[in-house]
Amino acid sequence: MQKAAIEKNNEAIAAQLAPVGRETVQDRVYSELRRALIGGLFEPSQVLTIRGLADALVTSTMPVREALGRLITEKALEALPNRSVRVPPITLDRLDDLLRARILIEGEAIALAAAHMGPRQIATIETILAEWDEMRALKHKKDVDREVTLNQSFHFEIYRSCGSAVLIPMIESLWLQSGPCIRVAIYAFSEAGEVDTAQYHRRIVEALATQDARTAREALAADISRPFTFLRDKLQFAAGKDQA
Amino acid sequence: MQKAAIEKNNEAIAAQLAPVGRETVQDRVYSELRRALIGGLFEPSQVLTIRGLADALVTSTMPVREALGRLITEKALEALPNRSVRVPPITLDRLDDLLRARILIEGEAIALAAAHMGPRQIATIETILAEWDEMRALKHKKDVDREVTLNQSFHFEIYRSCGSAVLIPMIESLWLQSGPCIRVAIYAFSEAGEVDTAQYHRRIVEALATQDARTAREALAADISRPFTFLRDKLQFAAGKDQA
DNA sequence: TCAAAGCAAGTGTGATCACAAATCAAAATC
DNA sequence: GATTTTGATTTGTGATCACACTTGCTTTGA
Repeated sequence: MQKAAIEKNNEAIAAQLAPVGRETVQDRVYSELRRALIGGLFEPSQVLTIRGLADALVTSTMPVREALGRLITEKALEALPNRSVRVPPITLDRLDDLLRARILIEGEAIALAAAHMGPRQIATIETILAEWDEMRALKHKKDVDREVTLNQSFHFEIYRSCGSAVLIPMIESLWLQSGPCIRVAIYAFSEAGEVDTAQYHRRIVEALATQDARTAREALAADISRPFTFLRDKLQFAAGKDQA
Repeated sequence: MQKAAIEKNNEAIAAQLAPVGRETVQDRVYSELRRALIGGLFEPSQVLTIRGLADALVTSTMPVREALGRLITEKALEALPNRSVRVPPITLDRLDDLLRARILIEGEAIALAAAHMGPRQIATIETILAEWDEMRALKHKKDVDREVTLNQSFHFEIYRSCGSAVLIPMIESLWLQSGPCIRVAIYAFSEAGEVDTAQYHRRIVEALATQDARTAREALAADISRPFTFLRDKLQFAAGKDQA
């Protein structure tokens, strides 16, 4: 058999086959916990145990403990002096801190993205916007999970275009940290008959389409701020009621 | 025995004793690797093995693998598809990316710190400056390790005053990522008979003392940029020579 | 009746082992 | 002599176990 022929055959096969990848159990656990955190499936202050999660995810403790360790270093979870780990609780200071950091970094990312996005990328985020409208039109009952997912897709599709391998992981870390808080806000939004989020997103798309970095940054800041200020007022009200 | 008397005795003991703490092996390994990384003890592109590090640190593989996992999530190390881990290599793009992120985030931190720092904090960083001068005056041969340490103390003493529990870990992550690069630059600086770093630091202190956030931010940007642009030129020159 | 001591279940940490994949070098093949 | 194959060694991953610490409850003692 000639080696050239074999080589050619291999290439032909390679073109057909998708790389199967070799995701470890640990990676799956990590992704799953991230998803749960960003989606707000865990409540702030909730304590997580290694064996409990291992049972829930049907694996041994090994991958879970490593995944928890990773989440702790990116401040998505918090290690108590007892050595137990919990979802960080919400405080007013932390809320302000997170918001400021998100506006700073995601603002920079979108400003960079404004210069890098082509018609191709704009079309992609417009698709997400259309999906959102569709969802809102069809079903009267709120699908918070889907809202969270679409919102995430919208934002990260933009951030991916910023071309910075350093900023994106930081933004992911910030979402991980604000996830548990935001979920509370989104629920409250839905109940309060929220102003349409799509409106804010449309302003962002318009700015990006015209490569107007400054306007995009401002529109994004407004979009991000909404749930935070909402939650902030709610907490402040609750605190005031406690005092009385 | 009256419980009041016992209580009082306990308090007396507590006042004398320092809390012993309960640092895990994993934490020590993690800190040690961080120190090595920020200090630039590992070279870019260097591959690290779990068993190798475990032997060097005289522990089992368990704490090392968890520490490595944590460092990978904060992008201080890189997981290859082979499942081996290495120190991320230097590229021009990555250098620019890191510099931009550092100016953005550390700039914000120092601007916040400018408003928060009292005479107490100013005095602390002036002490560090004095130590620097002393070191430069006394010894002619360069002590790069000490330079790195003092530089780190100076910057983080400032950042600690910014009052943001969100920004500081991000800055630490950025230092972790740029550590292996910077070391190379500092060495080169020392050989090239560098312009005195203390000069840049003094400008920062002056701005902070007068609570001039804008000037502090600019002075910091200049300080941070130096090693990066230096390294950038060096790399570009090397790349040009490769082509020829 | 109440607080302190004691006990038992649960939890995180580290060590060790088994296994699969990768790597490198020597040997076999053309 | 160059390339492929084979085999031994190394490496990361996951499971399991032993141990120490915490926690919550029961029991004991005043």
